[in-house]
Amino acid sequence: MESGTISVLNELAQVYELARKLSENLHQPLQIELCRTITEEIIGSVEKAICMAKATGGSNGGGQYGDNQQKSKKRKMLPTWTRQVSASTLRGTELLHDGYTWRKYGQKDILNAKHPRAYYRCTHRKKQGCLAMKQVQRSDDNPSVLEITYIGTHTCSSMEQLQETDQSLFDERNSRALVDLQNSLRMKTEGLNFEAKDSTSLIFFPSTALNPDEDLFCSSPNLESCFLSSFSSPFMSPTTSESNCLPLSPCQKLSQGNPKADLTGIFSMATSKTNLTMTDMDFMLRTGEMDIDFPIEISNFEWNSAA
DNA sequence: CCCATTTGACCCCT
DNA sequence: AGGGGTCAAATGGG
Repeated sequence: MESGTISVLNELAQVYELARKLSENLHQPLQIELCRTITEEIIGSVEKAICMAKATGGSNGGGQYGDNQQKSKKRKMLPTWTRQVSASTLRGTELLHDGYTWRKYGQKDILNAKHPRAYYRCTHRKKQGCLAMKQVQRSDDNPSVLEITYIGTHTCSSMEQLQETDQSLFDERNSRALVDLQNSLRMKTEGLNFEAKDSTSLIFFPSTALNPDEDLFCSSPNLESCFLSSFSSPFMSPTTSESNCLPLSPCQKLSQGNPKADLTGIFSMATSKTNLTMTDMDFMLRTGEMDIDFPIEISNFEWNSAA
C-alpha cells in the first residue's frame, strides 16, 4: 500500500478520534471551549487528509496544497499544507508537543516579506530517511501569526512516538492536555470570536509567556522545535508510513487476509481501544456540505505487509 | 564527541 | 539574473 494512502487513512482515523471526543463533550455545557478546540483540529485534519488524498491520487491539487509541487522537481511528490498559527503564547509547548524533532537547516530573507523564513527538516532524515520538512515564517500582517508550511509526511519512528504505544496512556495525556487547554482558553478567550478560516486553521492560545517582541527565529530548541513543530495537530497520529503506523498497524495485520476491508473495519480497528462501532459515527454521515471532488475507492485499498 | 544552530555560498528553477 | 531552497563549514552547548 502506498504510504500516501496510509497517511490519508491515518489522518481519517485521527479525524474520527477527534470527532468521537467532540461527541463525548457535546452534552457538557462547560466543555464548549474544548469542543471548539477539537473542532479546529477536525477541520485541520480533514483539510490535511483531503490534500494528501489529492496528492496521492496524482490529480491536480488545488488550494494551498500542492502549490509548490510544480515549482520544484525535488519535492513534487511531497504533500504540502499550510497552517497559520497565532503564537501568542508559550504554554502550548507542553501540551502540543507531537513527538517530532526538527532540525533547522536554513533561514532566508524573503523578498517583500518583513520576516525571514526558517527551514526545518526532520531530525531523523539521515538515519531513517524521513523527508518531512517545514517552513516557518511570521505573517506580514500579524507578526504574532506564524505561517507554517509542512512538506511531506513523517516516515520516521521517533523515540517519543514509540513510547506512546500504550494507547491508554496516550489518551490520558491528551485528556489532561485538553482539559488544561480548555481551562486556559476559557480564561483568556472571552470576547474573542472563533472563526474557522477558509483554508487554514488559526489556533489561539492564552497569552501568558511569550514576549511578542521575542524573535521566534532565534535559537531556542524547546521553543522553536517543540512549539513551532507541534501545531500540525497536537493529537494527530504521529506516524504515517507502513513501518511505524502505530494506529493502523493492527488494521494492516487484520486486513491482510481481506484486502477489501471496508471503512468500518478500518476505523473500528484504527480505534479499537475505544470499543466503538460505526453506530457511534452518525455525525460522519452528515457530509452533504463537504465538497470532496476526489473519489475514495475503499475497495482499492490494499494492505501490503511488505514495505 | 555528538548534535543543533548559524550563515554565507551554492544550486536550481523561472 | 534573481529569488527561493539547500548545503556545509564554523561554532557552541551538553
